[in-house]
Amino acid sequence: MGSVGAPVSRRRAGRPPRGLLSRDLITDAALALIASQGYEGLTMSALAQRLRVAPSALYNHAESKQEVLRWVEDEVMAKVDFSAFAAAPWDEAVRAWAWSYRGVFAAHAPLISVIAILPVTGAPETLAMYEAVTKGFLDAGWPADRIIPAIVALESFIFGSAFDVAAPEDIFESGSLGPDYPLFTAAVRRRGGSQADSADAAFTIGLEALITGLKVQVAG
Amino acid sequence: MGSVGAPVSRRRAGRPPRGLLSRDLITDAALALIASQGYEGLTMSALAQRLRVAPSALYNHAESKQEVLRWVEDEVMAKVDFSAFAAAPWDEAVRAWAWSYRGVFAAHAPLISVIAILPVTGAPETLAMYEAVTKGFLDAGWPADRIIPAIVALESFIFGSAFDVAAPEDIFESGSLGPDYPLFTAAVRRRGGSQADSADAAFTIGLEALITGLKVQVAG
DNA sequence: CCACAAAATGAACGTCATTCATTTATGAGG
DNA sequence: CCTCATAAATGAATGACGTTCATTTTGTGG
Repeated sequence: MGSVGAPVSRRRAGRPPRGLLSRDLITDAALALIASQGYEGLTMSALAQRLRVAPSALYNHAESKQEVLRWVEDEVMAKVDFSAFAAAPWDEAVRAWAWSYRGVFAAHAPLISVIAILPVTGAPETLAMYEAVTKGFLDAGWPADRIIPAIVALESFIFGSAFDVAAPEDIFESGSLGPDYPLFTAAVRRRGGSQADSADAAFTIGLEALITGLKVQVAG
Repeated sequence: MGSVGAPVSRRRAGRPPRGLLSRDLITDAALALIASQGYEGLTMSALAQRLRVAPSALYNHAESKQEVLRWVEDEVMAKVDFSAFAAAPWDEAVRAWAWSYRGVFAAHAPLISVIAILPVTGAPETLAMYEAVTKGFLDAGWPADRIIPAIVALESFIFGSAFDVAAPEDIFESGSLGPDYPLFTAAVRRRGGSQADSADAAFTIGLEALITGLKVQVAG
């Protein structure tokens, strides 16, 4: 009881017999930390603690926290399933890919604003996805010069929709101001179900509209 | 030359004869700071300095930096032009509103992830916009239960596209890995013009597709 | 075997948001 | 006119966080 706490068997300074850190170990620990504590919990100290290491040790392997985040992004991006582009028809493949994409980033919203403007240079997982998607568009008869803009448009919608998944239940409650905005308030009431249902409904509507509209454009 | 610097006529402690701060003064200073230094430049110290005040003085008026950010959001949201919904036909109004919306938030990307999940309660500017947009949809013959999901879908696309505006020129350069992803690399080359042009092209394609697709849905 | 690079510790630092004791002015009520 | 609670400022302090650096220890290539 009077214990000062288990001394945590502190390591003394100096290079350890076998390396304690690596890019993979750090990335895995970061993902585990994010899963349990969210992105606010991802601090260099917390990361070090989980790895049983002093914070400064991380800087022998990563340039900065930014770099750790880039590793995480790679890892996250690899979770997006684009396999449907290999076999399924275009619209079905777009649908499957978009749902997977949105699902992955709904759990990693803080990455969106970074990923959305991050060059793909040196991100093989991301490039592999784009290659497969491009091939799917080409196979469906899309003219080469329209493919990238169409992908960008779809991604924009997907990123925006991923935010929506995390929105609170009452995001559209106008509260005491309600009576001043009767049409909007009434429209909100017409939309039943949970927030998850609402987000799914909006995503379905938007995605199907995009698919339809893009088809029309490419046929025209 | 040997000057220690103009002593900046420091104010002595104690309540000043006339108030130096207010919600409006703080909000305006924050917007000016963002305009000149970007969002990284928006620190409580910088804000205080611009207002010729000690940082702690801000806390007599704002609960936290978060609250200052909420004031900024209100102000930014008010810049979105939704006037077309009062007169123009539905598709034209959606187009005008969406372009304005994207333009405003392209300059305030760091707000997007916050605004996207911020309840509208107590944000009159935002509510006024939703009311006008809802009315536009109703006047165009939209069924009440489909309006909110459609607006959410459009907003998701707009938010995602706003990020894209700030993306660097070389965002799709695959670099030395290029040969491994030939179809994608070729497609990227087909898309000429500046980044601004590319972002505009993708936004046009996506927005027109959404408008077309939504029209089809509501007609069906 | 030796010199040098790699990888750890622990003690700093600078920046930020935020809190608090203190000081001074305002304005409402007697 | 006085009083006193309250509003609004200063300036010092705090604690979190990312990051740097001197130091120590170990592994490794010549």
